[in-house]
Amino acid sequence: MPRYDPRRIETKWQAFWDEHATFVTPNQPPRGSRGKLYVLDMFPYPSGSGLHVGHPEGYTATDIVVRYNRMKGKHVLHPMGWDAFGLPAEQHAIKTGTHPRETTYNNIDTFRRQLKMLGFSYDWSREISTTDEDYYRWTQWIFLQLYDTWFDTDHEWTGPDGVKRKGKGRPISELPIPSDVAAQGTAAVRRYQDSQRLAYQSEAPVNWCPALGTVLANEEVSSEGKSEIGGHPVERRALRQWMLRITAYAERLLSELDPLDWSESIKILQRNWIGKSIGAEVDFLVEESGVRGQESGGSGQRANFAAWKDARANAGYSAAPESNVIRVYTTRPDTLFGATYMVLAPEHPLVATITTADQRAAVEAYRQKSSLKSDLDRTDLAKEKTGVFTGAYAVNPVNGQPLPIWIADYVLISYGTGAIMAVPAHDARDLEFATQFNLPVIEVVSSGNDAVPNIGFTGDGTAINSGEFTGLPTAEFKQKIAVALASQGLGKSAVNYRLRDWLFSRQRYWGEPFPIWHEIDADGKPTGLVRAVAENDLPVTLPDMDDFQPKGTPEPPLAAAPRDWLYMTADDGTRLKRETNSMPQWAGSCWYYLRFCDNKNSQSFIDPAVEKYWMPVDLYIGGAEHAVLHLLYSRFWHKVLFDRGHVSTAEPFQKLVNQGMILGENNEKMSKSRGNVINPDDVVGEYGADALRLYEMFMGPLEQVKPWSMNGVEGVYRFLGRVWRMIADDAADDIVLSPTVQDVPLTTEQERLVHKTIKVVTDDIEKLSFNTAISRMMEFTNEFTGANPRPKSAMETITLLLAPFAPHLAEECWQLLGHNGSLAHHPWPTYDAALLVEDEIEIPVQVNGKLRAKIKVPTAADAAAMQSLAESDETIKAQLAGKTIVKVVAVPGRMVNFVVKG
RNA sequence: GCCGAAGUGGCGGAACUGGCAGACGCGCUGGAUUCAAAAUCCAGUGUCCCCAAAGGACGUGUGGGUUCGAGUCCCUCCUUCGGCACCA
Repeated sequence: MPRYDPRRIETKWQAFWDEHATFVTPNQPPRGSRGKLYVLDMFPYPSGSGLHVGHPEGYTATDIVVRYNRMKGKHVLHPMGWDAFGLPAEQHAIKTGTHPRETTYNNIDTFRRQLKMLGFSYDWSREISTTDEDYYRWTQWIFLQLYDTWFDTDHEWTGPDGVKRKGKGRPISELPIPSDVAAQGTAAVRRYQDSQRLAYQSEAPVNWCPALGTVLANEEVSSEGKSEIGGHPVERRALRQWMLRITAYAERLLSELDPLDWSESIKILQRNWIGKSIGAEVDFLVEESGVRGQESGGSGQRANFAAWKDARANAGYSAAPESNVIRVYTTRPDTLFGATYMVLAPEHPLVATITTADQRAAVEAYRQKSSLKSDLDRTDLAKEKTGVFTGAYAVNPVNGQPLPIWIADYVLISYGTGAIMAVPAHDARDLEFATQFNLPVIEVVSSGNDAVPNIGFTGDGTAINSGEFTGLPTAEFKQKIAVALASQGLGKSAVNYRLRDWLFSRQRYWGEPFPIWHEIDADGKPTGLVRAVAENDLPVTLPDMDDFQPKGTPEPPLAAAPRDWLYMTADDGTRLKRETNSMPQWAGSCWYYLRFCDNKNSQSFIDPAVEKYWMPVDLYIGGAEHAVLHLLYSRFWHKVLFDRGHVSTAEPFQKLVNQGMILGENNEKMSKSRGNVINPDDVVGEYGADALRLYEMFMGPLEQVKPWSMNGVEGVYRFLGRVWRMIADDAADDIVLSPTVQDVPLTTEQERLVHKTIKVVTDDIEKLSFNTAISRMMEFTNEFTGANPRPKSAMETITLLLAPFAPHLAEECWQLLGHNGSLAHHPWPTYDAALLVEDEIEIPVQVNGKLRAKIKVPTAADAAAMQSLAESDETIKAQLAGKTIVKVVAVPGRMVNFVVKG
């Protein structure tokens, strides 16, 4: 007795698809193609624990879209691969001695087997792994493009897409060299170029994690100052690092986000991360030390200040302030008259020169203490503000008032100019600090509301105590003061971003080596000059190594590579040593969507014609955890490639959807420690891949977070069984068509249901509303289960509609219904809108907005006809008896409402 | 603190541009089939009033508002989840 047997059906059809290369997609569109469609999943990191149920959620969604569009005649690209560099394999190597390569490729085999088991219609001939030499060769090549590019901020241009832009990445050979630099010779020119490249080296304080033996990006450090991986302590340390100048692209990454078909909340997440703010820079002259504090000192200082202002008025505002000037950034230049003190970040270079002898010890102690803390540590201890007076004073440029200069770690060196003017009356942090240290507070903005005190008011209001500007609304004040400051050479309008440059190097083995040589002198010491590895020497392959133990120093594992890998002598006789850092895991995932288009190309990373045909990605689905970093990084790389003419679109991903996380049955995040992990292998073993796919789509809206339910899986499994029994003969010994399925015409009712189901399922797939599409197919099945005979044409329709969701069962039913081969390319059913219209519909009748009856009316009935039909209904008659009808609202095709009184 | 998303039966969820709240599934109850069970099929299932039916009242986090009519629009507050977090 052939019950619904997913195991038999699924292995049979997976073998069929493999054997017939059903889903292999050539780069040339087939004859009659209705256009291309590139549907992409976020490729997984092949972890040792295998696929979890979160993966198939997004993968099933894209597979439905792909299978549906394939039937609609679209030329679909649907690839899969592996983001396979990364720390876990290396950690595993440290523990067990197994080479990361071996671990990684074993894990990939597991993932591939699991994905094939789920019946996704990937074109497996396009499979890639970021760890393949043939792949990371091009990752290195793209890095060299970044290295070869500088950002020309003011360059105005029109791209191949017809969009006008300001700011462009251009070849380093086109960088103008200032004459004074050129005069100093080749080495100086090279250093100048290096300082402008999108990939540059920097001695930067980084997050060094001794336990992992590596530095981490800010994003890889948790708010408690622990590593995201492993939860180990992280400390600060200055190291030479490779950085990518993503900040150059901040404005483009922001403005070019707007036209994309992404959810507004994801766009907002990216915008917040970029964090654009508009304000002004203002310069403050530092008083000469020792003078202030003496009763007689005032006039001399005023003379200094007056002279400086004169000089500025003549010379104008310059890119770099004099050595006795503090430059601040503020979003509220309108509160300049309310500044009562200034704060420098402890690391600010001016601290050393302005601090008075009296205060030196205290200032040094404070700097020492804060140097040990990371940005994150500082915010952690945010309960009370701390800081130290430097003993020095600055002069407020608008009114000549002296302002004590403090250092405090609530001011960050990494944002703005690393210095602020403090306006305690209108800034919460400054107010807290002023209260703590008893500094004066001057109100300069009126809230305009007696209930809201001016002190502590941080909104827009009206200026008070602000000289000639008094009475101006905040917005107008901001404009006027910016103009006034600029004309006096004391400041200018300015924009800041909270986005920081991307720390791009890691001290790991299992990552892409940098294609970079360091020049070294006779003693083996680096000269500070570097060279790119020649393009035809790529890839720089990972040397074979077997010792992965961290050495407890920031020296990367590759520093212990064989000498013939590490050293070389150039044609010009220069001794060269390889860069021994490696790239972060993000690198490979920044451009994988391009390689899928042309994964076998050995001449270039992608053929331009192929790129033009497939790009951009039409639909990209993946987890919300990548809403910021991965998506921002790959947009950045893509824009550089675009500026350099290697790709034809400015943005890689036209439409983006984030699937919601699947929680455990107890409504908590799935984790081993909570013991609520669902293993896809188990679910498939018991209910089949079709049931798993269907359940994950039926749980709820794709983008929503939702808990797992085994009972729910059971439910859709039962549904699939009903579909099977509707078409196959459950009682027969062989697998044969049910005798109830006959070649008979549809009744009018059945015909309407068939066409309605085609319409709603089609519309729902287009909207990615898979849960409702499934419920419509359930309704259909509930109706036809009771039919005898069951028209064969209706069975064919439901089979085709179900195919994107439960492809194995659908293929089997299709065969039972007498068709040869796969239905994967069979045309999607169409419906006739005229057949959806019913002659008579049931509408609600309300009295005073309350439902009192339901009546049947002809579909075409107008308002008057509906009203008279409603009035003749017995219940409504009774409701209306003895009352006055004030008004009747009758909406054709919808409802009737009597408004009565009495 | 700021930004974003969301609160609907016992549970997951549905409801187009304001127009029958609870589609579909789970769970539960009853029945058929069976020696019995599993599986399957049929029926019922928001809460309350009423012996029951007929009928009625209430009902989409809270409180208010707009409207003939509000889950849907506006304002207030509460809760949960996600992101950022001294960014001047």
